[in-house]
Amino acid sequence: MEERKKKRKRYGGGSHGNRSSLDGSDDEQMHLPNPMVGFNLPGYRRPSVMRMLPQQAIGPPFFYYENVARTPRGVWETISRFLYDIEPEFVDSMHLSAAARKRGYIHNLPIENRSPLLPLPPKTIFEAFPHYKKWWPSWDPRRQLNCLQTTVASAKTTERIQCLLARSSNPPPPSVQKYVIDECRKWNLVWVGKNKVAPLEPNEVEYLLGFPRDHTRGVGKTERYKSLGNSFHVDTVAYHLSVLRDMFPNGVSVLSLFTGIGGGEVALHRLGIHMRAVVSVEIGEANRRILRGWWDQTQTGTLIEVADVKSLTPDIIASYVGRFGGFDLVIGGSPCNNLAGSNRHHRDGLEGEQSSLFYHYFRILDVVKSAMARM
DNA sequence: AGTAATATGACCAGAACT
DNA sequence: AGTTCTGGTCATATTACT
Repeated sequence: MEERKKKRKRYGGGSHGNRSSLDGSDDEQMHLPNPMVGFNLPGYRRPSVMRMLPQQAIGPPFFYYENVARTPRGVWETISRFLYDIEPEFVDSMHLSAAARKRGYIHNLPIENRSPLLPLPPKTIFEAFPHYKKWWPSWDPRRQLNCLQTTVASAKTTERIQCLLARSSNPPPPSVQKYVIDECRKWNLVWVGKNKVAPLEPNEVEYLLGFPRDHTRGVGKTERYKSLGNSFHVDTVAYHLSVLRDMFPNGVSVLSLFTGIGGGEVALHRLGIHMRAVVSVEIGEANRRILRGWWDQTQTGTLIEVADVKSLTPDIIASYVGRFGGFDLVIGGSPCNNLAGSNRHHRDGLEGEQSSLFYHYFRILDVVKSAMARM
């Protein structure tokens, strides 16, 4: 893998954001588009440029890779280099949802004739949760939520806010307003009573992310927040995957890596795309249970659950390829733990303990590719 | 013992200044 | 062109609690 030749490629052109480094190595900062709408989004059609995929990037299989947009420098360049030099598509789901979610996607799907899930999801807090209007103070200007993360504010935090507001004037002085709103932005708090803010409930997070109600029910609350925070935004992913519907009228077979709670599977289901078979790899036991529960309620195809990507040897992959006649889609988002900004401890980059599992995504995809080339 | 709540900055990129 | 300021982030280690 290390021998893969380094290519210098700057997407988006321009010298914006350049920073010369002291050691003489080149700046490799990926340009993030503004607005962050990828190649296109419903209601945000950019002048759609034809994209030419490198020859070796073209399927079968189709593949779809996801990770956080804001990584330490050079990470997306490396990911792109491994994934056949495809330009990442950066999308902030705030353009399709009431909550922000800045993510990069690398895939070899067509980008023409996409269609969104209908009805389009609410794009403001009040459209999503009308009852919060009642206690929303006029000095809180938020109309959308920030990124839904894996943990929520402690009761102490909301209590501090409540006490502070209780002994302030109405409206509170600017310094108090600023403190409260900063905390609300930081923790995604909503107004649920007089002077009272609270984190979103797990079922509200499910709704904002496009999952069916109670999708994650049955595991601990903390666990639900964690699994949901690590998940796809279903409507965004479904928009990208929608082009598969007409291409596979008889359904698809899917290799799903780092499945989590099954955001990709839910997206395909909501698109009306039948899944003949899904081989799912997910390390979390609770997540596997959640996916199995949903599958048994909604699906008729075959689900095979595997715990660890490391256990997928070339032989095993080849046997699945043979058994299911190849995979139509390889989908997954590899761990962001060591890339995400909120990690205070081990933001070690792509070589970090969990995030380096990306290389298994590439490895497995490449094995599937070559096995299918021999079919 | 296992589970849940709580406390805990750093880094990066843009905006808004000088 | 450089500086300061501001906002925002698929989290982890420790402590408290069953």
